[in-house]
Amino acid sequence: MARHLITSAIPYINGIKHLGNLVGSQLPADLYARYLRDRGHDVLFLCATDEHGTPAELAAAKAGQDVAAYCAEMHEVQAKIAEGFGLSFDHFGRSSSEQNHRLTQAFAGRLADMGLIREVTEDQVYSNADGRFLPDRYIEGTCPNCGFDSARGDQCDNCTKQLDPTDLIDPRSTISGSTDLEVRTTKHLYLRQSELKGKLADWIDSKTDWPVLTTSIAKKWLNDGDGLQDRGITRDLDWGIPVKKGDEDWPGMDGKVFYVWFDAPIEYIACAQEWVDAGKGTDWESWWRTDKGADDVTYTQFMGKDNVPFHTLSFPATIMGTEEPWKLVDYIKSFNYLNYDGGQFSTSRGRGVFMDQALEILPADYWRWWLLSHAPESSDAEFTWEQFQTDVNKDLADVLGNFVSRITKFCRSKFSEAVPEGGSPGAEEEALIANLTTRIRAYEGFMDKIEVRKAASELRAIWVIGNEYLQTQAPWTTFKEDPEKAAMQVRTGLNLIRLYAVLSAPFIPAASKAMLDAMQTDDSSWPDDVAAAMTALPAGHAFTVPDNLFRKITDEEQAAWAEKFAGTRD
RNA sequence: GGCGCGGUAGCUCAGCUGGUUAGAGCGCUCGACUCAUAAUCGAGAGGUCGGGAGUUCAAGUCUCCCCCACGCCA
Repeated sequence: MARHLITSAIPYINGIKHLGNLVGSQLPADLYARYLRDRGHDVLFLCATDEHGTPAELAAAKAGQDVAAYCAEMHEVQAKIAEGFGLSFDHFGRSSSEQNHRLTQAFAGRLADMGLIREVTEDQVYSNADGRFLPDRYIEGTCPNCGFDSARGDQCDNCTKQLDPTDLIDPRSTISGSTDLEVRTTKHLYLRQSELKGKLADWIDSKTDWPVLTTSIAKKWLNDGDGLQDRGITRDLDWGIPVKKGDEDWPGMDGKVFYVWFDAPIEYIACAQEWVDAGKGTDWESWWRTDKGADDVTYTQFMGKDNVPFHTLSFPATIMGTEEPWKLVDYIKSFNYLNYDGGQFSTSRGRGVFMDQALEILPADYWRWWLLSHAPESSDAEFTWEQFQTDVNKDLADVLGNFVSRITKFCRSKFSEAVPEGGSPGAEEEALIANLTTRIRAYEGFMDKIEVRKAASELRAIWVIGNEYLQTQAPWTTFKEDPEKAAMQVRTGLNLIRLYAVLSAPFIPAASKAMLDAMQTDDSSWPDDVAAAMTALPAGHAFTVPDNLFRKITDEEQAAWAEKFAGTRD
């Protein structure tokens, strides 16, 4: 038994995420967490909402709510949806938690003590009407280069010229439209990441087993242009973690807060404290401090490729910079994007399927199976309704669901709703077990390496073996001349259902539970010994014929959904 | 413009350090079966591996150039 710490990139608080976000971090993280637990390991699986920053403030204002109240409410919404998808977090925390406040301030103080924080005085645009400093992208004006009248403060979307907010002609706030803007001088803290460049580079170079997607992005940021740049870690905002040096005030930093990218990853650690404080566990330090037991922990992070720079460089720099014994990540599994029907998912245009809508249409297992079996591991992947329909119908309804249906119903009609007695396994059953063993060991290998698509295809192949067995052994024919032998064949088939329930649980937990319930067993032990697993349900063991595990998606539904989710969410 | 990931059967994708007739699933055609959600199982057709040049006894797999898509950065 090993100890595994698993975190998923924490979703931003403003609104509900789409399926592309889900398959890029939370879902594969859950798959891995469930698998490791099923294999008997000690797992701590953490996720949280990322709550600070300007977008949260604006979303709250738009909803007419106080930002703290808005975040509290959205956190509950996201937590509920996560539960709906069966995401088995040990704790779903909040980056705005008291624990994260203290820890973030402590990290900043320690980094300052280590000489890794410097103060920078810079000019920023302040909007009198909005009463706030404006991030570059919230300022619009006329492009000095091409005359485009909606150029943003960071770049002109028309001529693509890189801009500085002060370059804009007639600048205005995109929040209020106000032109009452002025340039003000303000002071901020920068994390001197560049000081740690060598250490980071050595560390990345030592990770030879990481996905190329992860290391190539890290190396690019490390070596591109002038190399790794220092980054501002504070902002002039109200909503966030007040800038403090540990528990002391930070001179000159009154009224400022830490920038989200600094406090968000620290929430991974704070979340473990929240987990303890919520009474769900004990001793969070044994997961995070290598001097307090975490040296035997294997830490795996999951994220979309857009998050890789923060997890490979900024957060490790934060940790390394303290020279304190915090646990560093051991493996970073990153994902490309899932596209929607020839384009991108778009939150603003409501293009594609969002997590809440998905659950309204179909149970979580349909989505889990399809998304995981098409996880964007080697390149961007594509969601289309046609593909979704044919894959789900074939894999889940026809191959797995129908297998369960045919064997349970045959048994009920020829014998009873109990595992039939008689006959003994022969060469065919030996071959079946050998075949299963090979496949199951391969499946475990892919799961251990977090090769999600390959694991899914191996699991599907395992399901096919059951149909293949029934088809070649044909108990419906055997029954006519040798009922005892047919009984043995049916017993084999029924045991396959339990085996499939166990193996499939990480992908489709609800269906897995339905299979175990139907077989009336709590025995979900992993089939280390396949031959033994095939006798888990003895002759005479009662079961029930379950409802069909999966229904099929009709052509009409497929067409209607494609239409409905093409764009513009209300 | 720079960088990154890709471009392999109609579709979605595997193909590790170069080595016999290039693979899987779906779709399609044919056959078998009839227990089952008109489900299942088997067989078959289908690809000059984006284009070109090169290295090599041998290249989808290495080198160079070009084209296309997507993404990131400037």
